Amino acid sequence: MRYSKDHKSETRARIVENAAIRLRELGSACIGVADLMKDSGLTHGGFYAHFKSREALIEEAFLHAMSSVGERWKKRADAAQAGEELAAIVNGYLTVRHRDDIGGGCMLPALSHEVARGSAKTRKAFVAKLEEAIAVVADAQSHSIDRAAQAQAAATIATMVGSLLLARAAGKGDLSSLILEAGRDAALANSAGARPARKRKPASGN
Amino acid sequence: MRYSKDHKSETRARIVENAAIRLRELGSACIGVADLMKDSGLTHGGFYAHFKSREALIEEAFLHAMSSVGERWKKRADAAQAGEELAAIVNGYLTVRHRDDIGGGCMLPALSHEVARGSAKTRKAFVAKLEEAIAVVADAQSHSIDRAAQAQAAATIATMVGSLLLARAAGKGDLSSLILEAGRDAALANSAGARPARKRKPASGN
DNA sequence: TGTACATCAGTGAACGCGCGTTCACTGATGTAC
DNA sequence: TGTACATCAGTGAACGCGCGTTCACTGATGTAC
Repeated sequence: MRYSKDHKSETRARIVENAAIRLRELGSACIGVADLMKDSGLTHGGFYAHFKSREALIEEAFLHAMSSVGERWKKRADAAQAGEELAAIVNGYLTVRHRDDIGGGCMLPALSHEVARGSAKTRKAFVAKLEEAIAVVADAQSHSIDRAAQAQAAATIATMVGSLLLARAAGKGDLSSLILEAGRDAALANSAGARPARKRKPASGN
Repeated sequence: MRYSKDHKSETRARIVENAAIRLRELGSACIGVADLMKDSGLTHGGFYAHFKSREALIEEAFLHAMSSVGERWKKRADAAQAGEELAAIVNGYLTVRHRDDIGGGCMLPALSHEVARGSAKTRKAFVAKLEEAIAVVADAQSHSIDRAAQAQAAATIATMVGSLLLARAAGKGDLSSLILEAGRDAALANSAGARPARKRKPASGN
């Protein structure tokens, strides 16, 4: 066996990447050391040459799985024609392909629920990534990143994430398609004009 | 020990209810027979007098956890003043209290991701409940349940679900509050007028 | 150039703990007579 | 009314499998001399 200079770090990166995919697909509770190593073309014993424990790997997989939400959107916006930046983001997001690719898709619908009850460290990283994404969408839809633009962007992202999540749970039938289409329309309707935010009092109960 | 006539069925219902709470909070992989029975005031051995297996309980817990999304919203809409039906649903949903009560809260942000990769039976039940909820919101916001009204309602629900999910992951700080507020505004803006749905072509990629 | 040795990524057997499942038993009640 | 017995929800010890973790070993490479 010939080992290149950074063979080990490549192996490690491969394990983390596979773990991130499983994490988005199945959640951290369904990541097993032996399965993961087999996916990566290795045997389970070698795992501890790379990670201190399963817990440590999972924390790292979370950080890896969260990378680049905003970046991906920014690339789409930059490649779009003037005035079509938001449409590029939204129409690239709410697709059948993305719906059917949980492991390789956006972390927001896949990880938010687990992050909500996770460690403070994980949540902090999540918040930073989400703020980045909000800034990208705010810029694309309002050419501004003040608080009102951020709020509007947050709502647009919520619509995108909620639509993708519900479309996935609905399967692959008519309802799923209806949700994707309605989500695209609603997310894009937000950009029509800089609508002033109306204040509303939340009611009690849930 | 005195057993009332339907003591056993009450015990069983209590176990299922506790399982449904844990299911929304932690997911099915984190439901342990011993923990669950302890929560229900029993010892683990008695479990199999009520359920065939852990799997069978989890399936039942899913069905129980999914009940009454639409019903809860319908009650709120019915209790609201004319013209305020949608506001009653949205403002009752996107609250700090609901954000902080995952176990007792709506199943949509909590279970959608797991349903997406779950059994056909579970998904079928989910779809039925989601269609109910869409009909309730469509009626509240458009006084109609035709396809356009359903699409608009689906988008409103997606915004509600996405906002709650992201607000939970964001913790309890400013960002979380911003998301809740922006979600309320956006979900209610949908009802302003019966806006005709615009067709858009989805792009490739995700 | 050749020999001996250090290095090190990866292997796979073994260990032990946790958890789902089983089962003989308990103790309280209702019922037959 | 009293005695013997069937019933049955729940108990807790025990079992066995899966999985995280450890560890002695392998086999290929680079290096010292």
